[in-house]
Amino acid sequence: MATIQDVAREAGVSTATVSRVFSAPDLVLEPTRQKVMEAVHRLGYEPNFAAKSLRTLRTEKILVTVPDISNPFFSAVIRGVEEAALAAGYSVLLGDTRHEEAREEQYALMFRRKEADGLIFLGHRLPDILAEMVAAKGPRTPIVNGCEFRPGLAVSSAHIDNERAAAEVMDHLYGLGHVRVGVVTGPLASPISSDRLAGVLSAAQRHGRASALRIAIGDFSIESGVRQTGELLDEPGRPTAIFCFSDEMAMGAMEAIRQRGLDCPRDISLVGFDDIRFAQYLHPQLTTVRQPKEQIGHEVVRLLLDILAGRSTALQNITLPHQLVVRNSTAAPQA
Amino acid sequence: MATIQDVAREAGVSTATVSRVFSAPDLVLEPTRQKVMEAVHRLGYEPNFAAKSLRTLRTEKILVTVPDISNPFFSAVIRGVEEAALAAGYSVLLGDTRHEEAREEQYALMFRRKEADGLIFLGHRLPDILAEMVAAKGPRTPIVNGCEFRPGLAVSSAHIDNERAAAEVMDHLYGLGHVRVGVVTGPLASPISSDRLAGVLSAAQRHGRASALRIAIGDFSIESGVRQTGELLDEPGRPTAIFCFSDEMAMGAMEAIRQRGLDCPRDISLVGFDDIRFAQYLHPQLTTVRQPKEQIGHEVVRLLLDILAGRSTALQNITLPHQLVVRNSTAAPQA
DNA sequence: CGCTCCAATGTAATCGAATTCATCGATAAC
DNA sequence: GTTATCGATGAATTCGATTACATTGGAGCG
Repeated sequence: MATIQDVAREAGVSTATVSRVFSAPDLVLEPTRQKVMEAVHRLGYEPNFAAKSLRTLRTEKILVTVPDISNPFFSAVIRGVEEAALAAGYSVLLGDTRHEEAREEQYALMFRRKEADGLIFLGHRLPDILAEMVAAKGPRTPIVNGCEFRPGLAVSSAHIDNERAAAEVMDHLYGLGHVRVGVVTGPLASPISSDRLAGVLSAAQRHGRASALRIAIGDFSIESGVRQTGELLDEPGRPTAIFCFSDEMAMGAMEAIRQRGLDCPRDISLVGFDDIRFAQYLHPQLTTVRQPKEQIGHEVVRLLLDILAGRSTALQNITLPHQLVVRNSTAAPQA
Repeated sequence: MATIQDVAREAGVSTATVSRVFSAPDLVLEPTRQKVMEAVHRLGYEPNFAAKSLRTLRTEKILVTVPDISNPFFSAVIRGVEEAALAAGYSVLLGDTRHEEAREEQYALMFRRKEADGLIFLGHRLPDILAEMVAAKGPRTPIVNGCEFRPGLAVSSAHIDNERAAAEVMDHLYGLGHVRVGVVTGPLASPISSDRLAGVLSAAQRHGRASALRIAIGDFSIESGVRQTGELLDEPGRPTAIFCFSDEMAMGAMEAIRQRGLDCPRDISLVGFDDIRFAQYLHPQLTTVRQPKEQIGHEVVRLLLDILAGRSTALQNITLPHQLVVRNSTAAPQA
C-alpha cells in the first residue's frame, strides 16, 4: 500500500501538501491539488488509519455495547445509532455483551485503549473502569447510556418514561374491566424493569387492585415468557390479563396461553412492551408500548457528539415519548 | 492517559522493557516484571491502540458487513462471528449496509485504510475496490463471504446448499400431496435466491409439477411476504402451498392468509427458510429450513483466521449442513 | 526601487509503542 | 585467568500521517 511519501514523490510535492489536499483543500492551489489527486489515483493511495489516529488522537469510531443484538428491540436502536453516527462521519464498533459482565469489561478496556472516541452502552451496568473515568472527568466523559436511566451512573442518557408507560398499560387493562392482572417483569436489577414495576404498582393501588396483582420475574427471553406466564396461569385465581415487559416474552406468553387451550384475547388479554417490528404480525396482533427505538439511537449519538465537540457541559437525561399501541390482543374480560 | 514512557520512568526501566512485559513476558526477569506491573497499575496505563497498530500493522479487528442487522437470521450469524472472533482475540467492527451499495463501498474503504485486518461480508456483492484487492492478492486476501456463494467472486465462503435445501422443501410439499405451489423468492440478483429457485424448479420438474408452479419475487421483508403471497392467493387456481425464501416473508404470508379468511395449514400450507428463533413460536409453528447460523459465523471466522495466519493458500468454499424442520404449518391439502 | 505582507509550499518535529541492535554483567569453558 | 556465550536490559530507529514553523516568491504600496 502506498504511503503519503510515495504520493508526495510521485506528485513532486511535499507530504504536507498531500496531507492538506485531504484535510484543508482550500489551502492548496488547484493545479497542485490536481497533480496530487492524479498521483493518489495512480498509486491507489488511502491514508493509513492508525497513523492518522495516532497523530490526531481521534478514531472517528463510536463503541456501542448492547446486551443482545439478536433482540429486535436493540437492533432497531442500533440502526438509529448507526444512521446518526454515519451521518456525522463516525463508524460504529459493536459489542454484544450477552448480559455478561466479563464482556462488558472487555469492551470497557477497548475504550480505555482509545479504540473509540466515545462509548454508548445500552445496558444498565457501567464497568468500574468506566465509572472511574466518569468520576475523574465528570460529565464531559464521552460515555452515554441508552434505553435505561440510572441517576447514580452520572452519565447522560436517552430513554422513555418507563414508569409512566407501564402505568398506562395498567390503566388500559383496568379500563377494560380486568381485575386480576399478572405481570412478567425482566430482571429487577435493571431500572428498565424496576421503573416499570413501580408504574404497575402505583396504577394497581390507584385502582384499588393491588391485592389482585401477581408478579413473576422473567429475563426478557421468549422462553421465560412461556415459563413465567405458565406459572401465573396455573395459579388459583387465574388472571384475565397478562402484561409482559417485552414483546418477546409476550410471544412466549401467547404460546403458554395456547398450550392451556385458552384464547387470547377472549380468555386472556395480553400486553407486551417495545413494539418490535414483529408485534403487529403476530396473531393476535399484539397490544404493546411503542418505544421510539431509532430516535433513542439518534438522541444518544447526538448527546455523545455534543460531548466530543465540547458543546455540552452538563448531564442531560432525555425522556422521549412512548405510545401505547392498542391492537387485538387486549379485550374486556368475559362476564 | 499515561504512556509507555511514563511507565518506564515510574518503574525505572526503559520503554523496551515495559513493552516486553506485555508482548514477551518471559524475556524479562520476574522482579523487573513486578516493578513494571506495579507502575502500570499505579498509573492506570493501557497501551495506546493507534500507536501499537501503526507499528505492527495489525488492528486485531474484523470488519463484518451485513445487509440488515435487524434481521434475526443475520444477527444469529453475527453472534457466531463475534463469539469466534473474541475467542481468537479479535473484536468485531460491524457495518450495516442496508442493502445499499454506497454503504458497502464506504465499508470497503474502511478496510482499505486498514481499519481492520480482515473483512467478512454476509451479502452477495463485493465492491470493486475489494474485487481489485482480491484480483491482486489472490486467495490470500483476508476477505471471506458468509451465507452466500458466488463462485465468480474468488473468495472463500461458508454457506449451506441452498439449491438442495429448496428442493427438499418442494419434495416435502409434493410428498404431502400438494400440486399447485406458490413460491416467494428474494431478489434474484443474489445467489441465495437464484440457487434456491433452481432447486425449486428442478424438484417441480422431477415431480412433473412445473406448470403448476407460481413464482413471485419478494425482498425478504415481512411486508413483501404479505404482498407477494397475497397476489399468489388471489390468482385463479390458488395454490394450496406457499414456500417463502425467508421466515420473515412467511410471517407476512401468514398475515395474507388470515386476511383472506383462510387457515394455515388447513387451506394453505406454508414453509419458510432460515429457522429464526421466532419461527417455532408463531402460530401455527412454522415449517422451515434450519440454517446453522452460529456455525456459519464460526466457520467464516475460521477461514479468515487461516488466511491471516498464512495457514491457507487455496480458496475454500464450505458447505454446511441444513435441516428441514417440519412443524405445524404444513399439512396435506384438503381433498 | 525597496519594503511589507501574504499565499503557497516545504521542513521537520511529533504522536506512542514495537523492535533491532548494542551493551553490560555474569557464568561457563578452556 | 582469560575469553566466548548468553541472558537481561537499554538506546535509538521506525511505522505514516499531521501540523507548527520556516521559506519562498510575487503582489501591493509608498
